Amino acid sequence: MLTHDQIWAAIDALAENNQLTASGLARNSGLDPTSFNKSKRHTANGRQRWPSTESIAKALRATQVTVSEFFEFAEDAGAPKPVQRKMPDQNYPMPGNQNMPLVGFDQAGAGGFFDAGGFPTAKDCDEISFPTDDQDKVYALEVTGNSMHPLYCEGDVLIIASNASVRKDDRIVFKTTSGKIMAKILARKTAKQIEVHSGQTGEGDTAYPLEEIEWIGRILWASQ
DNA sequence: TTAAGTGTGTTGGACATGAC
DNA sequence: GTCATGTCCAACACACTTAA
Repeated sequence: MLTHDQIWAAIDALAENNQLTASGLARNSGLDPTSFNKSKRHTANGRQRWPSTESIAKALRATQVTVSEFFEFAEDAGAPKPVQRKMPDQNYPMPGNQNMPLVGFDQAGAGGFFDAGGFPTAKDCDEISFPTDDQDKVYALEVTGNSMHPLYCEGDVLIIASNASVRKDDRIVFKTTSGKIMAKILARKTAKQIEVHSGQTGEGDTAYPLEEIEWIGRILWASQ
């Protein structure tokens, strides 16, 4: 799961890898030059301001960086990978906004809605636009109700990578064989079970046998 | 060498817009 | 109306170039 600092660090890294400042990246992306300025990352009263997915999408298009690479920037905040692409390259197709499935929570809990890898199979679900490439098995999950509380609330939209490997401290979404969908923080994964918690202090880990898990997806991004 | 001009980047406030 | 985010604007700092 990405934090406010990681997202902005990733944007800084994106700019740096293209020999740009935050202002230059915003301008090249077709945004106002001040959009990514440090002064716009918090409000006057200290509240965090987040870039919209649309702004990030424009920056990714401008720099020809995939969403996967962007998330790697975020996760490796402070130690960006040397990804530099000044000209379009057929080996690195320019990512555009792709329409990905937007799955409602009720749909997600229904049987037969996902393939074995945890990717939606239904063709009649809504879609959301997000920058990605063909290699990303990414979809959006809209939270309804309080089933994912306290991590997420009703109306939050989660971007899920269904084919991503998960590691300790990753925020994950998983479905049990009983049809229950949960968002948790991965505490431990063994050959037999996963141990998760919801981030609240004092709360112990809960273990789920792997045979009771249909699929696990890693939460890349949450619109909260 | 130095002052003036220019371009770029940053900051902070105000306002616009869309969603709720 | 409130909130979150984007845009506009003025002011300022800094680096670089150019001409005196």
